Amino acid sequence: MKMTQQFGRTLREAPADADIASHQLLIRAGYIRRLASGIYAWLPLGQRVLSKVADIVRAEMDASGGQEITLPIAQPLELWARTGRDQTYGPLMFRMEDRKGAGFCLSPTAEEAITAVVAGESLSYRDLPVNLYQINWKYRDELRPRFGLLRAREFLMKDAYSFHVDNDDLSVTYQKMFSAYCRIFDQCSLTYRAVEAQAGEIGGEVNHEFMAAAVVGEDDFVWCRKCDYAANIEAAQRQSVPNSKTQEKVSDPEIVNTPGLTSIDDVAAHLDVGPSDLLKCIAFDIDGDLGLAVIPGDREVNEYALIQALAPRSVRLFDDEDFVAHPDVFKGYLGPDFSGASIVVADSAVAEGTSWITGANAVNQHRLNVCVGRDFLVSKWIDLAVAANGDPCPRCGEPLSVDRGIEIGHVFQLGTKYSEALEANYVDESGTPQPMVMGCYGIGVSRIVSAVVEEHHDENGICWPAALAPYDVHLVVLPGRAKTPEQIALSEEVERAGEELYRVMTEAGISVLFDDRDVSPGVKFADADLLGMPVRLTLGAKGFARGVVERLDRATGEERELALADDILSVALTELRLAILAGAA
RNA sequence: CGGGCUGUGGCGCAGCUUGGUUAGCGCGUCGGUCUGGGGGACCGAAGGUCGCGGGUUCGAGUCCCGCCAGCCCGACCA
Repeated sequence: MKMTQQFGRTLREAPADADIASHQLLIRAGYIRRLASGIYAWLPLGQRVLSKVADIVRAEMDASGGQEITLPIAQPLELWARTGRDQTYGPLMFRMEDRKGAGFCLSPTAEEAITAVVAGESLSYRDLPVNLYQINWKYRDELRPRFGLLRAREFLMKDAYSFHVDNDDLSVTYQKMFSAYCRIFDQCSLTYRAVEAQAGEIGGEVNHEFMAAAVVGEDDFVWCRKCDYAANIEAAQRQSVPNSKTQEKVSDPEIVNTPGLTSIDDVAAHLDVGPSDLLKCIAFDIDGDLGLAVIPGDREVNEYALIQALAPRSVRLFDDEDFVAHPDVFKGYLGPDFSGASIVVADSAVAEGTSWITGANAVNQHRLNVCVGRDFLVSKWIDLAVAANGDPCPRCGEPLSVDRGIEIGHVFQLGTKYSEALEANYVDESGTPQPMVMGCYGIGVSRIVSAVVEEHHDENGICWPAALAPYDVHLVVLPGRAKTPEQIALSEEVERAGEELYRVMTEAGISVLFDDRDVSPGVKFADADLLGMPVRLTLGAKGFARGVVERLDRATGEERELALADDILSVALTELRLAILAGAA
């Protein structure tokens, strides 16, 4: 493609609302343009990248038993009402009405649609398993769209759904999808981890998120650099942390006045101790009863661990209304011995023989030297605290690190939730209808484009991995401007040689972005850096006179010269191709 | 949902406090001259419902009210 013909220009400055590198660079380089909050147009360069990601995904899905389909984006709300998700999705769904007033939504995901389609085919055990996928636009009216393509309201997603006779069969496909995902993200040159995710209300099922490590990510996950254990922060485990405060004898409890000090930090500062010397007591509503979650003051409660530990009871953090309804529960002065608590769940670090500072269950008072067994009882011990940087890895004991990540994929064993609601049954060997067992597998295709730029850029622009770059080579021709007849002749010769090189490379199957614009060298180089093709070839008057073209590796900055044959046409195409793409001297 | 900030040619901004003729600047765009290996210089030009609506005033980009849009922070860890 010649740049004189290409639509989309570069910007020297990014729009004020672009605040992360990938967002700024994709707009500055002319890959995308914003049309509305969280909604973007894909210009020619961006479209090529998006297509490349989609092609990689498609190839791996096809190779793993997937069959591509396309489901409607406009979906009847009636379908969503059958699973109740028209309610649970709530305002996250874009909704609309047809001329008769019937409700529709723009698909935020497609479990209902695919399950309805499969249900209509009257399948038997002989037809299963089936694995269907689509690469299609999804719509979520996010509370706060931000970070450009990372949290957009319109995004391209690959969603696959598999249907099985039982869980064992589902596991086979799940494993296939899992390894296909690894190959896809490897090809995208992303640094990622498959993390054990929170099981959620479905419970017990396997469930993995794929996280691309990135400081701008919106999710935390733990990652052991030693043994590679990785988990979503909510599902993360850790080895029990030994508590250094174990004492042989603990003094008697003692009341201290802490007027107006309702936070851990305030109390700790007032008493000149560390937050870890305090005990944090958090009130929960557990099936209508009051429950306390008890952890060291420097920790945070892992609500999901609590939910799992108390399942199937429902667990809900106390809100303002709850505190109004329980006037004897003093927010900020709760202690683990509160008489109104029917269940006390404590973190294992709150071990016997340790003493703590806690709320005294009285306004403006705390108590010193409170210890388990003597002063309060614990009804359930679990690992209740959210894992933190430096906690020992549950597998190898080495310190865990907490990293931020971008969720780029999620594989999930759904079970029969949707097949039962939408009566997606198969008939078994005995002719009896059974609900199909389902799995679903998502990849954020447009989000990957952004995640890749986050990982592969420098201060000058994007550095595309070869597999995703819109073009293999950025050809910069610098004919110069000259006065003397000799100089003019050389200049014209360089221009001709550039055209020739462009043609020859294209014929050799190399995709080339050819900067044939009449602009200064500085502009061409700056744009080449910004646009980020993996290889830049520079054909200038000086190099041409010496019979060379310069090759620059965008990512490494490595430069070398490639010899031009007297007649460019005579260069063996395969050799040229290798030399240009691989950088052979 | 709460708080804060912003809205002025395609992009980035100034002007608003203290109302006053023709609304400026940089980048970009178009024409020209020069320049030609890291966003070069100069000359000229086009391009604006100052977010929308109402109000105050002789007069509103500027003050007041309402609305819309966008951005940032927070949204129960006691």
